[in-house]
Amino acid sequence: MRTLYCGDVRSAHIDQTITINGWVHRRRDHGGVIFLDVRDREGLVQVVFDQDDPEQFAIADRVRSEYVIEIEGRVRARSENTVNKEMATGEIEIYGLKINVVNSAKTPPFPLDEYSDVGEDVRLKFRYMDLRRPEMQQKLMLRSKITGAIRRYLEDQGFLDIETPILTKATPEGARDYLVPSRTHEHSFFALPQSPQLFKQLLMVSGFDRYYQIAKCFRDEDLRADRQPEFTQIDIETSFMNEDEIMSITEGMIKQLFKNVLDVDLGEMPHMPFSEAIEKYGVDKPDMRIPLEMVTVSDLMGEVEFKVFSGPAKDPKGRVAAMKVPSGNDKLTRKQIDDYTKFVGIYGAKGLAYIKVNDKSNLEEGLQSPIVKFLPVDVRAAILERVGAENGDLIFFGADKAKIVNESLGALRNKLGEDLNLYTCEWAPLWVVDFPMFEENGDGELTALHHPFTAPSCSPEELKANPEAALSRAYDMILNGVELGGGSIRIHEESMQQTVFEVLGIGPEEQEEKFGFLLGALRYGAPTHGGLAFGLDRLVMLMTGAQSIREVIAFPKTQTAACVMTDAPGEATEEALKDLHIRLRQKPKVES
RNA sequence: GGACCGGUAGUUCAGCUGGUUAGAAUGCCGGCCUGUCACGCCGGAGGUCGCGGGUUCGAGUCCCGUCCGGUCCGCCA
Repeated sequence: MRTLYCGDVRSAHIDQTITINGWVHRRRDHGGVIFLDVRDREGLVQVVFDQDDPEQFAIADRVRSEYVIEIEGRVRARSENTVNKEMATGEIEIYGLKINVVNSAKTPPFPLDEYSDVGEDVRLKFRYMDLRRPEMQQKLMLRSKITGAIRRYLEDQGFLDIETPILTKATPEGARDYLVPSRTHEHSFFALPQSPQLFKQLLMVSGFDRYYQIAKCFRDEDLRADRQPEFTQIDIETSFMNEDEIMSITEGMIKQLFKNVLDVDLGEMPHMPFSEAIEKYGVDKPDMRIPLEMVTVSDLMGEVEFKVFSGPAKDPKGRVAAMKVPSGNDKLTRKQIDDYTKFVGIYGAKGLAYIKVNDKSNLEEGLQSPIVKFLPVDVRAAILERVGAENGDLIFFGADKAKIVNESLGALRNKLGEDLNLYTCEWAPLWVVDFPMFEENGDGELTALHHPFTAPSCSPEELKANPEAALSRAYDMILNGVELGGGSIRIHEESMQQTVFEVLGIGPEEQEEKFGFLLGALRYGAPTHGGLAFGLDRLVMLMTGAQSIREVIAFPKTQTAACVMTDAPGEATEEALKDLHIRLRQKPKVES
């Protein structure tokens, strides 16, 4: 007699005698009968004890919620007396013959039913109980299925899983590092990897031309619903492949994954240049489920007597853009528009102008708007034509520095999509390509848009001459407005790498100190190479429909990067600090 | 670093412009019920209103500070 999971019981034969192990989800008594809903990760099954065997009944009578039990019983058809079949725990039940209490349990700190709403702080404090809930079991099981499918795909394609160090060197590029003090090297620190980026490039130099790793990465930055300080990447690197080949092989991976795990056909993934994404959607990760587009109207506004519009229109770094919400006239109340005005304020927009198109044939009276009086009739006509307005539409305007217009209207676009449920499909993947190499950080300095190892699509000479105009050989896979993964063809020649460092203001000495090992490796015959990394947590979040990355991580951190269950991070003892040659600048306040 | 929301029974929440002994549901404990399944009925226990200070005759409620949880901006691929 083998032990069955609760889920397996559904496929058992009537009258079969079986043993199941699990937790008592709920106990119900009715006179001389005890009903136990027994749960394990495969499901829930109801076990019945009556007084035929007083000894076993007495044991069953001791059982409470969340006790761990082992039950031997006979499978039989569920009684006809079931009142509410929708809610019932299955079509068959186990007639309990023998029960063994494996362990007792305290009453759970919160209900484990899937329909109970429990605060996240309590769930995280008792995460081991939270994870017992069927919903969480499902999510982590799906996560395992996903990593399994990805591993199989990549192994089939000849990729090798190679581990890279967790204790490594700080590369002060990008995010803040998590530092680990070295005991054996006084005054020195390891850094936890922000990604295995440099190691995987070195593996290409070594000749492992198809590498992958499901790798933990660490970044000491503030958290968000989709950002944790430690997270997992599906890290991929190949040699001798160009960007199309890499996109093709990884696109195949994601498509097959969705097909196998969710039975979803993602279809062809269109390619969109970065510049088009910014122009039309304001962001480099457009949610293509939403049928709203931004349209530039700067050229129409240069001469209007409304400084809010004419100023940005004439500013080379400014932009005036319009975004039409079809039938928005009825869908949006005055209060909602006010709320959206507040919303775009978060992104630095000073206001949110709009025009309600009541009657487009009447440009004098048919447009309802606080700003329309500033716009000459021919400008009104040109705007309506450019956005293709129909009666009943509502047009939003953004006018400011291009960055602010793009970010605020881009965010508004996503919010409108959600609030008005404008989605035209369930899944909308795409590749964003042709990124700029660099962006200005505000202080007039250039920083790498991806990272400084990304290859430009021009020569070193052209790069040096006009770095702002240079495009990179980078690509991002976007799904439903979420950046699922990003990668690039890397620089494989030392001279090009040095040129990029130069443009970034990293001098020869600093180059040697921080990236000497990389430059050294490039001197020994680096193949052309490139790759990509997917955010596994975000992928699982999308595939499970979770609202936060924490829902698909077994033991996540809170927004202050702490763990309420283990109470990490904690203080270190004096001895430990002494070993590490560390003296605290200020003693933590002692609470009594 | 900043903006906003929340913190009241184990849990989810209500508690109005400050007013007597802080409520409900659920869970828990006890009793009843021979087929329940969000069972039902009767009874009971359960509270430092996050913490500290202030205003007031009086604070869960108002003010200041602080801690914790969350969403977002900055930051971060």
